Parts: sequence; C-alpha cells; structure tokens
Amino acid sequence: MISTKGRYGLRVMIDLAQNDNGSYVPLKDIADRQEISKKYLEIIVKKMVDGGLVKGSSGKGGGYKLVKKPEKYTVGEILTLMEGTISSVACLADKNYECPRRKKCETLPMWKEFDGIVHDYLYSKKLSDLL
Amino acid sequence: MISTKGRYGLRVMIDLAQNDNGSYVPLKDIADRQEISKKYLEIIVKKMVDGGLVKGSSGKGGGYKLVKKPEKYTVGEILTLMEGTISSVACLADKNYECPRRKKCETLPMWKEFDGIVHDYLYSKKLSDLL
DNA sequence: CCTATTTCCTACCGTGTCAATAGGTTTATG
DNA sequence: CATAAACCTATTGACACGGTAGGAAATAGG
Repeated sequence: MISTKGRYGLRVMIDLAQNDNGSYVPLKDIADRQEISKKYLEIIVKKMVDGGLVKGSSGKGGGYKLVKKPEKYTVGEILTLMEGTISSVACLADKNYECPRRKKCETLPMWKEFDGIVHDYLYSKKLSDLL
Repeated sequence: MISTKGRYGLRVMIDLAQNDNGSYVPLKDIADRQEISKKYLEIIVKKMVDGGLVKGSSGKGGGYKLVKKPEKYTVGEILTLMEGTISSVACLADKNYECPRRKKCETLPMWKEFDGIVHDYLYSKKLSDLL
C-alpha cells in the first residue's frame, strides 16, 4: 500500500510541473492548492530534495522547482524514492537478501512475475502523463 | 507490501493442496514443512477458517483441509482475505469512501488503472498454478 | 473412561512506521 | 533590516507487524 509520502509526493511533483514559470514555487502555495498541511509537506519535499528530484532555494522568493522536464520523470522513480521500495514482498525488496528457502519456494516465481508487472507499469508512466 | 499474513497464508494453502489425501492435515506438519512457527500459523489459519477458505477439525486426527479444489481458488481471494484489502492506495481500498478531491485529483485515474492491473493479475492466478 | 492429540481462544509484548504537529534557525531578497 | 522562505530537530498518539505464552475445548483410539 502506497503511503501518503508517495501519494503526496507525486501530487507535489505534478503541482510543480503545472506551476512552473521558471522561478521557484513556494511550498505554501502548493500546500494551499493541494489542501495538505504545509508542515507535513516539508518532510515530504525534503526527501525529494535529498533524492535529487527537485531543487530548493531558501529566503524570500525561494521555493522549489523541478530539476528536469516532466517527461523525464517516471512515476516509478518518484514512488521508489518516497516509499523506500516498490516491491510487493520483503524477499524482493532488498536486492542483497537471499532467502534460505528460495530454491524450494513455490511462491517466489509468482512474486517475481508480479513485481515485474508492477515495475513495468510504474516506470513506463511519466510525470507528464499526469498533467 | 504484502505482509507475512498474506505470504504465509498462501504457502499454507499450497501445502494443504500438496498434502491433501482426503483427511485433515495437522498444523504441526505444515509448520515443520514450511519452517514457520506453529504458534504464529495458528493466527493465520484461524483467519482462513473464519473466511471460509479452509475447514478445521479439532481433536486427534484433526487438522485442516481445503473446502474446494485448488483450481477454484484465486491468489487474489486468498490475499484479500489475509490482508484486508489489495488496493494500492487508501482512496480505493474502502469502496464507500468518497474523496472530496476526486473530481480534480490528477492521480486518481492512474491509481485506478494500476489497481485494475494488479487485480487482474492476482485474480487470474489460481492456487493450482502454484503447485 | 482415559489419554493423547489437535484446534480454538484470550491475552500480551516490543518494535517500528504512519501521519502529523511544534517551534525554532538559517538563508536570501528587496 | 524586515520579511519570507527553506531547513532542522524533536515529539506525539495511534496502530500494525510479527510474534510468544498459556490454557480450554473437542475428538479419536485404546
């Protein structure tokens, strides 16, 4: 289940794309438009800055802006950053984890196939598709 | 993310299908084969009994058995019972919930499409496909 | 009838995440 | 130098996760 971090994060990205006039968009405006507490959005946008999805600027006239064109972002990369992983099962979330039952596990192949379908959908969907 | 309830539950169903000789399969045997604590499995199988997926019988010679043929179960129905919902976002998990932003929400159509794909995959997958 | 085996039931527990809120500090602009 | 904005740290209450523990009830075989 995608949490508010992922869902709100995606909406912030859309908002930034829709209101991009070259300068920075203040978080207060985004919070008002999206009807989400600005305080809570700070946490979310912080992750996006740290993850390199957006750029922030302090001080008067500051705010946030996208670092690349909307068609260059995939929904998958945004959700992966916000959620930590997008995998549907723990056995596949950590790439280094080797389940001792992986040889005989009857469900693993299905989870892998399922994860593949989810991955394909989310990484083929572009931010620009949502505007 | 599918929790252990869903994952273990699915494995129990597979185990029951594989070891079905007409009589009841004791939980102790399932726990041994699946390398999962029997105590914890009790919680999981209880849900499956309440949900009508399996039938339980107390006393000596008791245990659990499937109530229908493996090809009549879908992975989707098993996971939905164990997880409560299979929806990827809260806005779609509760059928009665009406989001005040649903008219203008730019992400809702995508979530609906995504949920549809997930649903189609999981409900087309049969328990018998995993044996 | 008795005993072993099995499900069934209730309660508890530590840890972590979720969804926020609060209050202050730093940075930049005009 | 005032204002507006991001940035930083801490805290909170509720709840789910992943179990563990101990016993009560049911049932079959000897």
